[in-house]
Amino acid sequence: MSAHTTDFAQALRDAGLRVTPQRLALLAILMDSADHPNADELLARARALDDSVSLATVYRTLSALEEAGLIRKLTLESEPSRYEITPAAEHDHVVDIDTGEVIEIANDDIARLRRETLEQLGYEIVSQHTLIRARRMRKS
Amino acid sequence: MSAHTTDFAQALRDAGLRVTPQRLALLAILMDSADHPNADELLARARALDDSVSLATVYRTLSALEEAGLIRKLTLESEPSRYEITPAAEHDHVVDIDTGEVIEIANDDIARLRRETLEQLGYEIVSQHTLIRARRMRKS
DNA sequence: TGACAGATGAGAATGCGTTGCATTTACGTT
DNA sequence: AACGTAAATGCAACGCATTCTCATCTGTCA
Repeated sequence: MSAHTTDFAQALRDAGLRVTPQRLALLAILMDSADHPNADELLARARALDDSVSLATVYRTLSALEEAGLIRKLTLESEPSRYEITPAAEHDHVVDIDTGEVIEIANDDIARLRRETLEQLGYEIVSQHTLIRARRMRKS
Repeated sequence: MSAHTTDFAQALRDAGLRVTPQRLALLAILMDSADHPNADELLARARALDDSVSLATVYRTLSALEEAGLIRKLTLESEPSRYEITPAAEHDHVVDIDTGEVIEIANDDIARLRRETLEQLGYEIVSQHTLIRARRMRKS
């Protein structure tokens, strides 16, 4: 969309990271992945662009990008973590327990509410994430 | 408190599970653990009661108890899962990122709100859990 | 261009959790 | 009270996601 969202090289420099083809590839892949790929899937997709990428680098890059706040890691139950570009709008995730599909649901007010609650308890929220496991209902 | 909450043997039978000393030990330990122990900690505590308990049995028992709805598993980021007796009241968890301490925060209205939202999307919630990572603020 | 810290690839290592298998045990039935 | 059987257990081996080691390579900056 707007220019700043796609200038990966600059985003990396801003985060104090070197600009390498592997990192550019992973950022580009994450940027136009509507799903939430895991490390294996990212490796496969990255190798289509640059066939020398290793799994270790995928993990190292994901950690660095997460630390820089560029991406978000989703820790799931009983399956490898998934990753997404840090979303503009707060949202949580619903895992369809039958298909494994992950969908997003917006969540601003809840997130804000919780931030206020925690503040009164003397805590500053670093991250919050709701994981919902659900199954599709059939029409009643 | 009331009788039914401590009749572990009956709870196991109701769940279609055999009553074994290992399972009784684990249930008893979980019942009066104010913290949220992980598998290793449970093993250590269980061995104080019955020194023959094995780690495999801890995991197998935890799975069975979770399946039966007697306990809840907390999947955390970058550390072993923790477990708690299924709480009477819905609550989420705050992990203090400096101390590792886990505290609980009530959550009824948010949980209900989310249940309604998901229902409109055609989903029936099986479980929902919010994990908050936070740090203690010092007085400003 | 040269120097060098940071990044990478390959594979070994780690750690949480699971599984196969032989043995034991809970528990309904004689 | 002893029996039979499926379920449960302990132990060790295993599986899998993630991290680490280390030798080599490469961005970046002077």
